[in-house]
Amino acid sequence: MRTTLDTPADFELGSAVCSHGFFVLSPNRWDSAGRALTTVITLDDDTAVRVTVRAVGQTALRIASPASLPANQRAAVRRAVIRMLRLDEDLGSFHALCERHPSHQAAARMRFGRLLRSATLFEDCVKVICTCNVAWRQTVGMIERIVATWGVPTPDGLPRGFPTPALLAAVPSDELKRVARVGYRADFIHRLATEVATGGLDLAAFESFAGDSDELHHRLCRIRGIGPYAAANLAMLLGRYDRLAVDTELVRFFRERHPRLNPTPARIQAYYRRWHPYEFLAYWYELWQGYVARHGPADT
DNA sequence: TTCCAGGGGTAGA
DNA sequence: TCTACCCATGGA
Repeated sequence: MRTTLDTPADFELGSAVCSHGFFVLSPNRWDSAGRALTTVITLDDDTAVRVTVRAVGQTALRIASPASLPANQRAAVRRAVIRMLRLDEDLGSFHALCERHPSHQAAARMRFGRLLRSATLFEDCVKVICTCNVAWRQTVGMIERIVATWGVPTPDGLPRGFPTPALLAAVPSDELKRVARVGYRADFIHRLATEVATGGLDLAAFESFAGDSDELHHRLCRIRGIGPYAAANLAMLLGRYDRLAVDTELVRFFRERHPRLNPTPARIQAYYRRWHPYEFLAYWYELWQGYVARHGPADT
């Protein structure tokens, strides 16, 4: 299967994929030499499709899959890629704001901010839960084991797509803990999967939620295992950037930059208020800039 | 052994 | 609303 997608004028594949850590989480893989994102799109409990996404010129992407797909599955794959790469999101206002700040003008020039997300909000939720109170390396391992053990196989076997809510709901919490070694997060993941699979939790409602960000944050925090940090991360993944995900990394970063300010969550949030409603993106660019200065571009 | 990492839930004040 | 404590895991 081969299909193409038009991209916004401000889109660059490597920048979109590698500006957020999710690109190293299974089933995603970034080929820096070939400038290609390989991933597996789960279509249902029994069907997953391995796809490779490459840029074609400046204004399009080509999605290639070894499998031949019927029209409905091809459309589902296209929707998933659009969601992952935020092809339907307009960041023009953020870039215009960056133009007015010397510290962030480079962010505007490189069209920074299209941060990679998952094919589904469910997958995003599980991944965010697995970033809580754990080293990033362990997060990578947890997600790898979840996908490898309960993921949906592609026609050629491996790799697998992220398991559906129903598939994860069928896994007892203690098995999740023992096999995926997710620790106490097992109960959160099992409960989330069960509530989504049985219809008790409607994640689609979050995708289309049009209310204010405080209400979105409040609703996200009602999900077990989702607190202020995880909710801010999920809001960012849903395209709301006005709340910072305050974690040890942000506190360390803020303390380095502003050694005389006591970095409480409220003070950090207040500091970035000048970027409203793009506080998260403004901070994330600063963090990303520091990373690139130390390690070189993340997409190589 | 102890601490801590891209925190969250709960009880008690 | 705030604080203290507990929660698995694994590396330092």
